[in-house]
Amino acid sequence: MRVTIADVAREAGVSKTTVSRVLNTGAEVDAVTAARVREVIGVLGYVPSSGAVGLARGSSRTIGMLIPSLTWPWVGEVLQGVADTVEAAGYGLLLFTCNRGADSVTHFAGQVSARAFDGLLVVEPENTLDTITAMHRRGLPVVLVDDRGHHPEFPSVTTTNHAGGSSAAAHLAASGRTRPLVITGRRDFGCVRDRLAGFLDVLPSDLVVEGEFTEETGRAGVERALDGGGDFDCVFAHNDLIAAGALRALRKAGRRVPEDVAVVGFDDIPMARHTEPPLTTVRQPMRRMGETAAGMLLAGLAGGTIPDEPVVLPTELVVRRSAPAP
Amino acid sequence: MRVTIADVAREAGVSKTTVSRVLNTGAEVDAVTAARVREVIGVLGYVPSSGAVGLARGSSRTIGMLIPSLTWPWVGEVLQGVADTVEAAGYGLLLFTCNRGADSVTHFAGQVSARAFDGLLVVEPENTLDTITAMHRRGLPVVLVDDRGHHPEFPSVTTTNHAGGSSAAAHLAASGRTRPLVITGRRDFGCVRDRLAGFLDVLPSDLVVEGEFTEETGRAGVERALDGGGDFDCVFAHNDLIAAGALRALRKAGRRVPEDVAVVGFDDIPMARHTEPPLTTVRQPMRRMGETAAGMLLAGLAGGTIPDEPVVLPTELVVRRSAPAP
DNA sequence: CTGAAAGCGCTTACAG
DNA sequence: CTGAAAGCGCTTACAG
Repeated sequence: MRVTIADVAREAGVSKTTVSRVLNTGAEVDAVTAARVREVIGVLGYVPSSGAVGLARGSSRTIGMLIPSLTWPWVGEVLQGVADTVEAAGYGLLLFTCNRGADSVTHFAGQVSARAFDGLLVVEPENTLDTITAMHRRGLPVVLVDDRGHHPEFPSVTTTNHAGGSSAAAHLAASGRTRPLVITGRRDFGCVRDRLAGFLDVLPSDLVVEGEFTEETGRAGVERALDGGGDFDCVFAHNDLIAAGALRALRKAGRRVPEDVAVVGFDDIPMARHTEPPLTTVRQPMRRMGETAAGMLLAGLAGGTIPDEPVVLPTELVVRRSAPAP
Repeated sequence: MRVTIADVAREAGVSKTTVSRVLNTGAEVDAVTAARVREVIGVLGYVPSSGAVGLARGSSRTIGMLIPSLTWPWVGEVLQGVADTVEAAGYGLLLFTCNRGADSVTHFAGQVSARAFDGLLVVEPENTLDTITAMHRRGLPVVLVDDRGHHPEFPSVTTTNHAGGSSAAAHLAASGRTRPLVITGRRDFGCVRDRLAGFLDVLPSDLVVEGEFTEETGRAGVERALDGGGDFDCVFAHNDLIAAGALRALRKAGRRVPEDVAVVGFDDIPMARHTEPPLTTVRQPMRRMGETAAGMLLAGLAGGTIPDEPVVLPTELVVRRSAPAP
């Protein structure tokens, strides 16, 4: 049988109120009494039922996290950062996906209405932004991880995409490259616009092609540029998957990397060190983004204020063989 | 203000009992009354509080999942399979890690005692096996994903590791390879012993080295074999990270893959298609493992019986350039 | 077919 | 410093 607060109270010869106080505030309880209660709690192995506590207190000590897909190459790091932070605060972490489309969203919305969690972390919302905005307006605390520049009305954490683009350009320029091919993700993402602007500020280019954040885009981008007689001595890919596709297409075309063409990616996903040659890339601190976002949300739940301005974490150029140091 | 079952009852002119019945069993309620109640529920946008339901019913409609680390390359797939299945059943998914060591385990154990979830999915428990065994004995339903051959006392889902090893050997043998170097993971993992036995059954070898499931092991394994004058024409790596390290070491030593040495890995993590050359590997159906384990647990919670024997999913050889078809 | 009442296991004014 | 009682929002015998 489950041991309840009533068992502890009886055993310790006090009221449930007193047990509860020892458990929570700790204040206003006689030291001796408190010690006895704690003793009994230990002996009985009593742990308060989270369901009951939640009901009585009106909060669940759980935060929700919504991630469109769990199989993106960098979600593991974000998730780990979030999990560590949430866990250290004694909170639970409830995970949601949009993988099953409308059904997923319905399920998710239901859990929100059911008050299954106190606050929400969202990674790159795309189709769900409206839903989430509505929830936020009804009072659900929300923090975004990488808003993709949609600049919605809630707090978020992003990275220095502009500076990241510039650092890629500066690195390439320093090693004497002058004619870049730039392959971007979808232009309606703020991060894409920022990375591009940052790059072009330092190293102008008239070879800019737009695509998706996929390997196929990288492959096609390079092939088309070569077919068009494109004259480029380096590639700035807007993420590492694009860069991997570019590497492949270059090898197939007989262009040596980095001798003929240097390549720089963005993200530093685990794969980046396994391409041939290993990828020079602009690293985004995914784990720290997760930690930071979770920390902000927890601070907000604890009654603190969450910063209105996006929190911006620094990117960092990681130099590997695809674009070596000058 | 939150709308409760009392609001619905009042508005519909019935008792809370009736509303509850409409919501749950649906039985024993007059069709007209039920329709009216449903109407009111819709208008008011009523959703039962999961906390209250859980308390009253003694279950949380949530399952827990414990993963030592979220950054392993294949956890994304497993997690996605679990999330989809759990979500489709209307359950919540509570995520736990052992990343913070003893603190994590304490936090986790607390949530178990607090009845925060009804059943538990565990991925490759290592240090926590004792804790989990104890919980299971106290009545917590548990299903393991990949028990690493520890053959504990609870249900689990694994893959055909033995057959997978054999398929790698058969493939290499068919393309005329006769002198394999085998680089394994830790021998105390059941999956390692199975993969090795399966391989050796088909293609004997006296060049077997043991290591960890890391790239470094692959690199060191190849280097040492070469230094020792080892005469091998193929490598069977016990996972893809080891294989990636082996590829690197081979390239550095000037051995061509696959001309001089063919390489086969295990797992088929996303990286496998990005190595140079892309990796031939024995694929484990990670997503299906997650789906299957979640399905078993949910079936158990629904009152069904969970199979005692491990559920074994088939591996599949994926042929890429590191070990092409004969 | 329907409802009053007890109960799930806590917390929190309120009173002393 | 301590406790009796109400309340959180549901479900579920029990009685009709």
